[in-house]
Amino acid sequence: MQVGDRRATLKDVAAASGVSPTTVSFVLNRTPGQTISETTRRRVEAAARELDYAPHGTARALREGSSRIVLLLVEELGIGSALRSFIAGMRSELEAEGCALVVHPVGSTPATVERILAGVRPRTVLDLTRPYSLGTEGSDGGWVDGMAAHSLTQLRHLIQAGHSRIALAIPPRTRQSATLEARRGAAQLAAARLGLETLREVEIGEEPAAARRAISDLARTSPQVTAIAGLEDETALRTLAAMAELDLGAPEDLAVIGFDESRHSAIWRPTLTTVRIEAEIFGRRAARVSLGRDPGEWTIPPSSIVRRESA
Amino acid sequence: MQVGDRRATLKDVAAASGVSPTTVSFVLNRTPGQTISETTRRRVEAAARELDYAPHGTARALREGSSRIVLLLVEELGIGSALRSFIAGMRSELEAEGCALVVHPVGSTPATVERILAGVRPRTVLDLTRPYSLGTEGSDGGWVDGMAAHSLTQLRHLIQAGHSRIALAIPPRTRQSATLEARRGAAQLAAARLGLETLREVEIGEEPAAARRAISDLARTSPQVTAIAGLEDETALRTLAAMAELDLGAPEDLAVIGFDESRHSAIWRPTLTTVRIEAEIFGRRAARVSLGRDPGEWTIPPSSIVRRESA
DNA sequence: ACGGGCCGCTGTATCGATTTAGCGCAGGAT
DNA sequence: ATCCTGCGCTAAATCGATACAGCGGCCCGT
Repeated sequence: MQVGDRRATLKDVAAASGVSPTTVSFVLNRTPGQTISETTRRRVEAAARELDYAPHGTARALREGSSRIVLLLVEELGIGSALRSFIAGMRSELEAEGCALVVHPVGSTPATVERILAGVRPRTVLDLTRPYSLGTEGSDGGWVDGMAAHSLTQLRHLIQAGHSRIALAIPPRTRQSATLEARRGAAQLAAARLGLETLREVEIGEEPAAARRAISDLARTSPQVTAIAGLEDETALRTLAAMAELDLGAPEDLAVIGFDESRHSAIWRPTLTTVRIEAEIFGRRAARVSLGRDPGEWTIPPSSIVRRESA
Repeated sequence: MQVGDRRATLKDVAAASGVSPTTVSFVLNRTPGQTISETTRRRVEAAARELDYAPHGTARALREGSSRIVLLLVEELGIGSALRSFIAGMRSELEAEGCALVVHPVGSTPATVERILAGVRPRTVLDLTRPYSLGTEGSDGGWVDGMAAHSLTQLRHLIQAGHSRIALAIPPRTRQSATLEARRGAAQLAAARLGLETLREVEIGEEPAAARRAISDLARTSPQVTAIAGLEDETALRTLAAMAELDLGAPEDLAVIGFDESRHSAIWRPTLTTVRIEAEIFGRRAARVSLGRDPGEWTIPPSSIVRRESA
């Protein structure tokens, strides 16, 4: 299985099959423009299998100029479900192309990211935490824009439930990212398209007291607002928490809807109505884009309302 | 700043400072056992700065046998606060040693991890998701055992509040990991040390109905139980949710305490009393262990009760 | 006066894979 | 008979950094 105590190299496979390393490389990579006899090919493949040969990623990366790693930088995991499916899609597409996906959560430290880049030399980096810039556009396979498209789904549900004055609950400025910023814009765009006036934005931060104040301000200054759309589930849940402390019920006093179903949405009291997004296709697209392939058709992936108590 | 359109290499620095690449390497790495004249050293350093030279991680990794990356595999992020501080500690310690930390959340796919290992060739891999094995012991800088130690803090709080019959809420078997399994054992150990009988374990899964059943079973078959300790905040919150649906209040009917403060614990209704753990020192230790350094003194990091409504 | 050792530095091999140039041979075209 | 082409394969260079052996020159001890 192994040569000495180390992993088998190309050279070992070459020695075992009685050809040169070059030939082994040609065989295993199916290098186009190279003709290899059937018998040789089989001998090499057998030897590679026998020795359990796996290409040495680092050596390859040195030669090729970059590793076959794609680095995905995210803020955090465990929040929404869409990111999970995005990652799953991206991963499976990348693996089919011989690449691996590394997901790294960033605590907003550019210097640290630099270090990782220097050490890994990824083929591509997809940074979902960066402010939305022209450079990134499209390179995320539609993640940012695609997520935003589902604001329509979210608002439409509220409208169908009879609401026409709607506020938008947004996370604190400290958590800004490409995804959130674009989604905020998209929510306003969706509102306009649905004939609503500009949504009043309510910042719901980590601090319970501040959140409470934001909600009571809203109730006082805009009593005609009957529903709140959260930019993400987390924000919607904080909204519900603040409302509960103000003795406001959902949906009676204010309907609340989340976005991008989180694990807590089902067990909160009241349970949170939200939007579930299957982002796998965006993940696949992002993978193809990052490898320079044709992204294929633009499709908005299925999104659906998870109907619960709060709206 | 750059040579051509590519990043400067050692050779470029050598050419710019009129010495050999070997010398440049000696200077920049402060290779022990090599004497370099002060003037040469300065010339080389100046050239390196001038050209904005940064070592090529891949080339180095090829030569050294592994990259200067340490890979930390976790289940998910955004759950507890201890993991965050653990990562911060590990990161800063590693960076001081010229290494970078990559944190990758695993969706339980060993084949995918294999791909990453082949592509990155990390110096070390620290897998917190793996079942606790002898091989891992200690390599986590005390993470697993250290976390477990705080079960004492948790149970002691309940005892001080007058409880003596305590149940342990555990996550579903599907989420088992080194951390959770060790913590479960440690909770029982802590119970024994505090003179409690073996804690009855209640599995609180993702499914609300099942969780409800588990709680009502507990109430029916062990009415003497007056408090529940959660193996993690997530589990404790699910417990509170199930209790609320059964019209059981915390702490009146059953006191509930969490473990490893999560972001939701403060905004749940009722707010969750829990244990906050500063795991940064474990992160530092884990970093040192993974680089083969002396881990230093074993210290139990500070943990404290975050006293809220539920217990 | 001669051997040994240290200083300050260089040349070269090496890590493992890929790529380019090219070699010997067979078969077909001219 | 000669030239050309394509097949099947190999030798050597390359990617960038590091490790090891070693080279001249100088100083020191005996």
